[in-house]
Amino acid sequence: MKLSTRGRYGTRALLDIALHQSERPVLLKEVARRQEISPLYLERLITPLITAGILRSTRGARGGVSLSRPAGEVRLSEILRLLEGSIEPVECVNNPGVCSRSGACVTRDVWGELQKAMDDVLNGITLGDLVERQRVKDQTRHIMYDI
Amino acid sequence: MKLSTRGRYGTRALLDIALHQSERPVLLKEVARRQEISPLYLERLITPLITAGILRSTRGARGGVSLSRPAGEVRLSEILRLLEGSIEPVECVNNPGVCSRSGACVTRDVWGELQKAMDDVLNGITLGDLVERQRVKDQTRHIMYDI
DNA sequence: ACTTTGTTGATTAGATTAGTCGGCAAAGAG
DNA sequence: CTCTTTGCCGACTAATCTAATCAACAAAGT
Repeated sequence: MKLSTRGRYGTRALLDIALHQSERPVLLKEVARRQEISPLYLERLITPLITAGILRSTRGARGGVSLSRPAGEVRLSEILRLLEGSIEPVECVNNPGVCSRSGACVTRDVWGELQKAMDDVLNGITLGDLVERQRVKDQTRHIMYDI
Repeated sequence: MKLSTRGRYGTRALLDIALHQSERPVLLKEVARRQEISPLYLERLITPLITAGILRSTRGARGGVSLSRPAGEVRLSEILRLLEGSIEPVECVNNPGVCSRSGACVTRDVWGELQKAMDDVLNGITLGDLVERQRVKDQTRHIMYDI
């Protein structure tokens, strides 16, 4: 029941890109450095996000990547689905055909409730929320250091 | 973000044992047959549950396993913790030391919320609840066939 | 004693994860 | 127009985890 590095790194990378948006695209190399992720591995992770249209990329000098939608319109559930494949705890919940017991199985019902609880959390948080939280957090920590 | 067969088979096996409780212990071989789990693999899965004291085992002829506590006192969260190791989506939530960013990281906060939502579901359901649900479900399905 | 049933440690095939590497493709800079 | 920058893509790999299997042993009834 663990998230892989794909989900963790990818989410952090997207947040980093959202935080550093400006007129110019953000360099993947810089994201990788700031987030301490291997640059080569980061390219890997970013690819499905570009294909899905969450990010837009520009090649060549002064290139990089940028969000193609407002951060407030990108849900965490969507990000994780792209990075991890799916967030279901078991396959039979969304695909009853994989197990002949599905109809009579109460453990399946429970995994369904578990998935719903997870979906509710992840649908309710957008990349924009993360950006805002990060700004608040950085400010609070800054004040703490001042005192 | 998937449960492994350990969590899935193990939960089903425990439910099966709870449903078939009587004066005599339940045979693992029978559990394995009913749940279509390899008998050899099932022994594997059952071991930590015995060590943790959820199940009691009796060896020899007429032996088997039985619940050592009332089913209503066994929470799903406990079962999964024993079978899967833990249900945390990332390690840093419960163990901030593994990452130097923990203090400043808002994605970590989100994974914490995700974990809480999962814990709430799994703490709120006991093996006794599963037994009851299964009985209701079987009855409903039986009536449906009658009509 | 004999049989049944659970216990344990070793072993294994296959899948998944977390990367790395090399070369290609586009696009701005000079 | 060609050079450099930056992303794109397919192949490859080491390490780890999963899902079993097997053989030998350990109790406990019959």
